[in-house]
Amino acid sequence: MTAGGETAPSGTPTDSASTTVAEVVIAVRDGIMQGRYAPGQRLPEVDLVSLHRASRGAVRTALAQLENEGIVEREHNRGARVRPISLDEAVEITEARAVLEGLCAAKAAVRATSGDRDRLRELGAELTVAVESGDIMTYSKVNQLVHHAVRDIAAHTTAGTLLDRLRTQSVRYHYTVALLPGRPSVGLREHLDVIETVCAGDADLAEQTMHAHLLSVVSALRQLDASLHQW
Amino acid sequence: MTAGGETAPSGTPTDSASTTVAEVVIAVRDGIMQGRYAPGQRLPEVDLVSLHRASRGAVRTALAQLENEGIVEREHNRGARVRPISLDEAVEITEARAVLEGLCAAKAAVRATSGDRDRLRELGAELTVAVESGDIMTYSKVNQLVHHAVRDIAAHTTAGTLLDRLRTQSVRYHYTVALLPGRPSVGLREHLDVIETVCAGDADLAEQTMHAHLLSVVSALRQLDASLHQW
DNA sequence: GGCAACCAGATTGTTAACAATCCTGTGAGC
DNA sequence: GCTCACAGGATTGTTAACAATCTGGTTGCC
Repeated sequence: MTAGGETAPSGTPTDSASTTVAEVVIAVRDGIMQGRYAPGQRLPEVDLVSLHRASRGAVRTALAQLENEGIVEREHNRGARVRPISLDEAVEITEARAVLEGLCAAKAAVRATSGDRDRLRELGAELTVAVESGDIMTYSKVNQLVHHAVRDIAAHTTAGTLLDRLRTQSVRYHYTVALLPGRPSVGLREHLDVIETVCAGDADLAEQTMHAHLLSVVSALRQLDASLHQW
Repeated sequence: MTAGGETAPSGTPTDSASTTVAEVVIAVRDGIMQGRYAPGQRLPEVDLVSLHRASRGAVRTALAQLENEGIVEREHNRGARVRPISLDEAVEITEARAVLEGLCAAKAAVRATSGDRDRLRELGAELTVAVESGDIMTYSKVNQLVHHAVRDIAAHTTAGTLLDRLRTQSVRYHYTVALLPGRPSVGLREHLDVIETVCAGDADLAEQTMHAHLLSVVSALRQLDASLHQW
């Protein structure tokens, strides 16, 4: 307790009580994914300790875990910082996602129940509405929901774990890609194709469709790269 | 030092000086991969401390990292143990490897230099000799070298990292699969196909060949499963 | 005026002690 | 004879202090 009413530093820290390792991990990971921490930004242990009211040991363990997840990098005696993800690396990540989510789509096509199919078609409808009304925020959100739904239906733990890891590294670029002119309508069609083929129960076709969709994202990333170099 | 000449416990511990976290990680990981630690076996911190002459903190950090790698599991206040990998999980892992190594094969087909091609063909020759002479140990070793060579040529860091992770989890089954009757000759032909298509520079075909090869391993695993259930 | 050595502050890495929790063996009671 | 409760030992989790390293600014010298 002592001096309880310290001015809480910015950034939605934890409430008040003591926090554990997992909570620090989640807080920092979300902070990085939401862009509250910039790439390359230092993450001094002391700051995290006071932010989350956790012990230094807990913070230290959390940083080690985040380093293992690939979103934080540490140098000996020089502390931790948010690992910058280059566009080349984002391309690699998306390529890996392409084949892994392709696998999930194939499994999902075989395993999907009628309830799963309803859910997918519902998401497809939501996505259509979002694109037609130009709501990029919702588009981006439902986009993720579609991918996650396919993953869940596939029930492939191994691929799911790997995809979680990849997603946390590349979210930063998701928003940016969705802002490319014409991207939402392209993405919409591709998602609808994925949903259709998965619902049709055609494993091979579902895999191809999902694969093609994510390779299309790779193209968009490269296009983004070109745009940035022009500036 | 005190009583220096304690009878060194079994299992190739470290030499004598103090060791760091990374060394403990490597030692325990190798121990698990080589089967010196059985699945489900407990890994008390004290034992690891005395085995590797490391501090408890270092051992603790190492265990956290191994847990993150998925080869060790920990329960609160109940310590760490070697995570058992079920056959179903091994199948999942191999399926994930199939698509990721397919990706690498495609990249390798495009990127391979003439030196790379020579190296691959050389490995193909070694593998042929091993199979013809019935040397399963060498077969298994060169087998891994082929896969690793393709990965290196692909130079796909993301896929490489994920594959490292998957390999450490599933090595246990590699030997066993190689022991199935007729498996080496089937594997040999598939590997030669992979090498040929990669050297031919045909990305799509290389991907398909690698994919088919690992799905054949999945079949072998399922066959193994059936054999075990018969007993 | 510019450059190199140096010192102080801050930050990280490591070790050791303390506290909490769990497992095993023993004994009393039914 | 069997089950349940209980204590002792062992193992893990957590916290705090100590030591080593790095960063930035200052001073002295050329």
